[in-house]
Amino acid sequence: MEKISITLPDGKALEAEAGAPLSDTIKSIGMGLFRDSIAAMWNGVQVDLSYQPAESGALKVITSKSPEAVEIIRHSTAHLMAQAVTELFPGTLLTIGPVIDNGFYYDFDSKHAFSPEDFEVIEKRMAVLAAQDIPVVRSEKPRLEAIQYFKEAAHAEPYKVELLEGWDSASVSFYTQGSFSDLCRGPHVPSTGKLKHFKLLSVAGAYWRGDVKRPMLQRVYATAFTSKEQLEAHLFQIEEAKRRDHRKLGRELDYFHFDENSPGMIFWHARGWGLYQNLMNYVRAKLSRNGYIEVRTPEVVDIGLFTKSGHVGNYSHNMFFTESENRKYVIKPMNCPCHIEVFNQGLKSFRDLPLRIAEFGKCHRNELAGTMHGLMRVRGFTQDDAHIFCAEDQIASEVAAFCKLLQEVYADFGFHDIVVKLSDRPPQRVGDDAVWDKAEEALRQACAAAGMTYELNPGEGAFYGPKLEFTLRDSLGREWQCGTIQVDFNLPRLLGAEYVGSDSGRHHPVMLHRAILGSLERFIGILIEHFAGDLPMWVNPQQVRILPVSEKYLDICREIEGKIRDAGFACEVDGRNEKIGFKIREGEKDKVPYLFIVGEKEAGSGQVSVRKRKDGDLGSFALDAILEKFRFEVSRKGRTDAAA
RNA sequence: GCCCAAAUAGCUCAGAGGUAGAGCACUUCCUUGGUAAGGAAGAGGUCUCGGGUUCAAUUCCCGAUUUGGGCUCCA
Repeated sequence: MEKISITLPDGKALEAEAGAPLSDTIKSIGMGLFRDSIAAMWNGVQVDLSYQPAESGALKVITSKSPEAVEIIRHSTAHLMAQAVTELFPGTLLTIGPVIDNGFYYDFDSKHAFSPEDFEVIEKRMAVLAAQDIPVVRSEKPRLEAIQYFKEAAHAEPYKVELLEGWDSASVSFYTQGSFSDLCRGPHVPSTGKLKHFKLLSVAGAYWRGDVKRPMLQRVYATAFTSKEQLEAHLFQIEEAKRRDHRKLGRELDYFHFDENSPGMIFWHARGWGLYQNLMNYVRAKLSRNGYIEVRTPEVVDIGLFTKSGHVGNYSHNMFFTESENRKYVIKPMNCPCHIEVFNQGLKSFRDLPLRIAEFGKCHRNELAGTMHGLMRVRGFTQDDAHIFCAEDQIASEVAAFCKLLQEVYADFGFHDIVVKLSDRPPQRVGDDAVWDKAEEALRQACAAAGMTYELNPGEGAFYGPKLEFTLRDSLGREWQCGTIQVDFNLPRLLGAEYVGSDSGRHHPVMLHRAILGSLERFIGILIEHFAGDLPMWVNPQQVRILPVSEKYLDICREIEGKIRDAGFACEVDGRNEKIGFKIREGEKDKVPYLFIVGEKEAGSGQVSVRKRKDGDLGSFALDAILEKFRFEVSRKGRTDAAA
C-alpha cells in the first residue's frame, strides 16, 4: 500500500496509508482527540472525518472546541431535525436547511401545520435518533441520476429536483443517516451521537426561494451548540431580549402606545415625548454647531413635485395619497424634494455652498401591513434628516465631516462598534450610468479620506444614488442600521436646483442625503432595548423623583422640586399617601435615575437623601452639590473617559 | 401583501356551549411612615367587530380589524 505524509498544525508529520480515512489517522494520534472530533480541515478545506486522502497534505482536526465546530453541528442538527420531522409527519417535503446567525432553520412543505406544541415531540424524536448514534454517511451521485432519484415516487422531492436542475456540477453529494437521506455539500458530523445540545425555537411562513409568487413553506427555526452551557447562554439571551422588548418597556414606562385607529403610527405619551424632545434637541444642537440650518416643510404636497422627483414612479407602492378640490397630493415619504424647493428660493452662488439644510421632518410611508414592528418599523416617523447641497469637489470633505459627526453622536450614546456598508446602484433607478459611476467613486474616495473600511452591498442603493450605511451594535450584540449618507446627482437636476459658479455659469449642485440616528422613533426603540429601559440621565425623560417620607413634608418637597426644575432637570414629586418603602419600590420600577427622600432629617438640614438607580442609597447631599453632580453626569453623556 | 397564531377588567393572564374569574393597578377610608409591597372596603367587562350554526355563542364556524412570529420590503 502506498504511503502518504500527513502534516499536523504543530508541524509534525505522520505517515498513513493512501486512501485510509482521516478518522484512522486521528485515532492513531489519540483516542481522546478522536472522540472529540467532529470534522477535519484537509489542506484548508473542511471535510468529513471519513475523507480518504490519496496524497500527502495538511490535517487539522475540528473538535467541539474549534471555532468551525458550531456551524457543522448546526448543519448536522438541521438534518437531524429534518429526519425527525419526516418520520413524524410522513409526506413532508424537504427544501433547504441552512445555518444562520445563532442557529439554523429548515423549510418544509407539509400538510401538517407546525406549532410550538410540536416542538417537544420533534425534539424528543431528535434525541432518540441522536442516542442511536446513527452513522452519517457521505455518498456521491451524478447530478442527473440524483434528479431521477428525486423524481421516483418512493422519494419524490420536487424542491430538490428544482435545486438540482439549477446547478451545473456533474456530481452531487448526499448524506444518509438511517432511512433519511438529504442532498448536501457537507461536511457533517460522523454520527448523530455528536448532536446533543439543540432547541427548536419558532415556526413561521417563508416563501420558497424568497419569492412572493412561489409556495409558502413552513420554516422551523432552531439552534444548536457544542456545549450545554452555550445553548443555555443563548436561550438566556433570547429571554433577555424579550425582557428588554421596547414595546413592553414602552408601555410599562408610559412612553407611548399603538392604537387600532392608526396602525403603524405612534401615540407618544408625556414621558416618551420628553425623551423624543431630549433626543431631538441634542441632535439639533449638534447640527447647529456643525454648520447646518434647520427648516420645516409641509407634509402634504402636490403630487407633481414628487412625480418630477421620480418618487411617484419609483416609490409609489410605499406612499400615501390624498386629494382635495380635484388636486392630488402625496403625504411626503421623504423630505428631499421639499428641501430642493427651499434651495430654489433665491439665486444661489457657489459661495453659498455647501448649504446644509436640516429638518426633523415627519414622513409617512405606507408599509405593508405585516411589516410593522413597534417603534422599529412604523408608517409615520421623523428622520434627523438633512440635505447638503455642494459642489462636486466638496463631496469628499463633506462626507468625511459627516462621518466624524456621526461617530461623535454614536459615542455619546456609548456606541463604538460601527460597521460601514457601501450600497451601489440598484436595478430600478434614475440617472445615467456615467453619473452613477461618479457618485459611487465619490463615496469610495470619501471613505478612504475618512480612513474607514467598508463592506460592499451590491445593488442596494436608493433609486437616486449610492449610499453609505452605518450599522451599530447594541449591548446584546444585535446590529441596527441607523445612519446613512447618499450621494445624489439626479434629484437636483430633476427638480431644477442650480447655483451660479465662479465661471458665472449655472450648475446643478450635488445633493447629499444624510441622517445620523435614522428615524428618531426607531432610534428610541434601539436605546430602550440597548439600555433595558435604564436610559442614561442625559436623555432620560425622568431624572429625579422626590419622595416625601410622609405627607407632612409634601410642601418642602414641592419647594425642592421647583429648584430642581429651575436648574433644568426633570423632576416630579410622589405625593401619594403611601409608605416610603412602597414609593421607593415604585420609583425603582419606573426606572427613575435618582430618587430623593425627604423627611424630618432633611427638612431640618436643607439636604436631600439621594438614592441612585441600581446603586441604592448614596447618603445625604446639599441640593446644590447634587445638582452639580448631575450637570457633570449630563455633560459627559456616554463617554467613559475622564475628559468630558 | 403572504403564511401561521392570538384577541376576556387599565396591565399580566385563567376559564367554560347555559348569570364572568385571579393577581397587580384604580377609588374611598384607616394609617403618617426612613431606603423595593401597611390594613380594610369598593368600583370596574357588549369577553375586538360583523355575520352564521344553536332553544342558548364570549366559547363552535365564516369574514373583518388589530397585534405577534416570520417571509417580502425597509429608517
